[in-house]
Amino acid sequence: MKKKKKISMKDISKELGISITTISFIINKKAENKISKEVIKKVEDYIEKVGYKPNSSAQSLRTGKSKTIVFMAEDISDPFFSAIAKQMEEIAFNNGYKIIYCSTENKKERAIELLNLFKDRQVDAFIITPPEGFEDELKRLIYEEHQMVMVFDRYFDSFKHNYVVLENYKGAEEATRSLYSSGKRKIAFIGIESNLSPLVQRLEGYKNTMNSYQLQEYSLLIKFDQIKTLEGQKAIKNFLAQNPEIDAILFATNNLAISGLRVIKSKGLKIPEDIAIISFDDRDIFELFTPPISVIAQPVPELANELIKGTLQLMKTKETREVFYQKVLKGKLINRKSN
Amino acid sequence: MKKKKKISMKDISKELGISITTISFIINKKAENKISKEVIKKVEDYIEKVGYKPNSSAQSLRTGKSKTIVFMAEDISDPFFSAIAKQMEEIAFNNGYKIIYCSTENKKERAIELLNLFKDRQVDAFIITPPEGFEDELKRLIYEEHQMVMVFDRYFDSFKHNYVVLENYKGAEEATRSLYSSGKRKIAFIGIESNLSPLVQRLEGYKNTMNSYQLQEYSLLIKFDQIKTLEGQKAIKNFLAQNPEIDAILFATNNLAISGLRVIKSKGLKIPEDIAIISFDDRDIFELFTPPISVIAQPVPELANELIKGTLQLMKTKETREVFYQKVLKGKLINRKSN
DNA sequence: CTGAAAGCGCTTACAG
DNA sequence: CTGAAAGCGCTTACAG
Repeated sequence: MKKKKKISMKDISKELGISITTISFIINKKAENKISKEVIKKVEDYIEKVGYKPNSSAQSLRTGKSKTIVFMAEDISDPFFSAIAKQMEEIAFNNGYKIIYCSTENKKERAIELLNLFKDRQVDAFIITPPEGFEDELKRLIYEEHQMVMVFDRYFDSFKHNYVVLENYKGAEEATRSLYSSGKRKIAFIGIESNLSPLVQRLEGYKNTMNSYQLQEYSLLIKFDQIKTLEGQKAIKNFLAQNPEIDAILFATNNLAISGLRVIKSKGLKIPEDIAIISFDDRDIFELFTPPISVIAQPVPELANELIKGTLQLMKTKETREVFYQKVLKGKLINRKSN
Repeated sequence: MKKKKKISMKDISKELGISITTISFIINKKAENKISKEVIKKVEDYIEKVGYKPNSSAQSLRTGKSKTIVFMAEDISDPFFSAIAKQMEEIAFNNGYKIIYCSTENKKERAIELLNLFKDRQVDAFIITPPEGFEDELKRLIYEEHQMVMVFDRYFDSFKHNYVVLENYKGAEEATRSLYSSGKRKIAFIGIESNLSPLVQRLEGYKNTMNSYQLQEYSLLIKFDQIKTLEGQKAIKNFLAQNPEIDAILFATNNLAISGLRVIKSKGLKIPEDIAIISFDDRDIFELFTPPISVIAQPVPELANELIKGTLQLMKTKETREVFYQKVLKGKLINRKSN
């Protein structure tokens, strides 16, 4: 097998005696009724035969489009985000796009830094999970720098933008009701100190439901960077110690639930007899836990699909500032053995 | 805030009255003793001030380098691979590289397909987790297409190549010994039907250790695509039923262990009294399991580091075919409560 | 120590 | 229906 030199349009042009222009038109499907059937066939066959692929750098340079999308996740190694990423990658690739991933760790500073790094490389679109306090930056990015951005998992009310998110309020409502119908009355909510939409909506959903039952609320809000730490666990432990009557907990995120589960395990509490549990977000860990934990699962395939299809679609409709893509998907309560 | 048009070298050249050549040299640190200090400073200050970033498409087109690395993982949504990916991404980015991810699902056909898609786009290097039967393709990629490739997690003996892998034999040996020293004598190995190096080495490590103790071997090898399925669980269940004396199991991968754990749980076996467990690869699920499962953990940060640093380094030493980067890192036995 | 100029491989307005 | 030519923003061999 000989090493084949990379072939260019010029080579094809020479070989076939057809101008580069014509070849370019054919490749980019701009042939339409401009070019004769025979020429099209001739060129396409030849391209197929030699396996020609256009040089994407040259295309980018010429068109100003890089066929690149940046996915700024909260944490790309988190099972939720990596599952989303995997599904998007495939669809994106089939549409000729590549995706670059990065993680904000939910830190505003890091997100800004990342943004600056990417802004000047040619990026066609951003899919962003904005961290706390990123509202103004996001607004600028969209309305002043005129970047194509799709917001994921959370959104802001103060300005219009594209997003795809979960129906968080309803999810929390459904979970709380489910706990109630299991006979629990001292239902607690353990969430995160945050203004991010999913977090406030989950809390709201819980609160309003408790209110409708005229039941007392118990809620604990943990700082974001304490979720996975011993401090976080301590906070949960204290909360439980101070409110020993609590007989059910709705956890606002899976990481929160994992910390909570550690505490509950160490206290020797029985699930669901002593304390019933429902958590947002599914993970294989919940299914394997003893007993299996009930969850509000996010529809990962649908989410990924909307996200990438949506941004692909928006990029096609170019500068039409009026087109907004806003999707709110339903979560699914999966009843296992913990509630 | 006004929208600033993207600035190019020509703009800088005009503004400063310095030729593009000089500016290019300065930006690419090829200034050295060719350009006067003052000019360098003047240019650098200006670049800093206006926040100029070179157009990477133009650079790619000109140099033939895309500053892109493809990471072909077995499954990028698997916690092990996504953790590796996250760490590599950061280092790569700081070195001016972007990484494109994809998943082979351990299927040869898919890997070939992926490779063809990438080959003609300019990619500077591949980091590949080769699936079963990919040996010839890999060899061709390296020796005939002269691509820069770093192999991860597994390697082949039949030709020389760069790789970073775990010391699998030693890990299996250590795990088996540990099970033995807990008093277990009917120690089983549950692995995967595969010629991939880690899988055969783990089996070897187990076998030889058992042999050195003059103990009977019990091994079950499951088909790769059955690992996470009910068939896989059924195979394990049968294996255990046919060999009721088994009092310990070494699982060759975490997914295998998860399937095994389901079976053990459903059979009501007590860990470690009835049956002791050690699994390869750590996952948070093992720590939270009841009881916490002991594992041979892979050193993820070191692995990611070697992987990306290694390929960065190899790319610098360019065409020097003699340079091989081969690293074998030690796993760590973490004793929890299952052995 | 510095610069003019060619050229990487495309796309696209323009001309015929 | 088809083609010649400009130009995207760089890098680098060459000349001075």
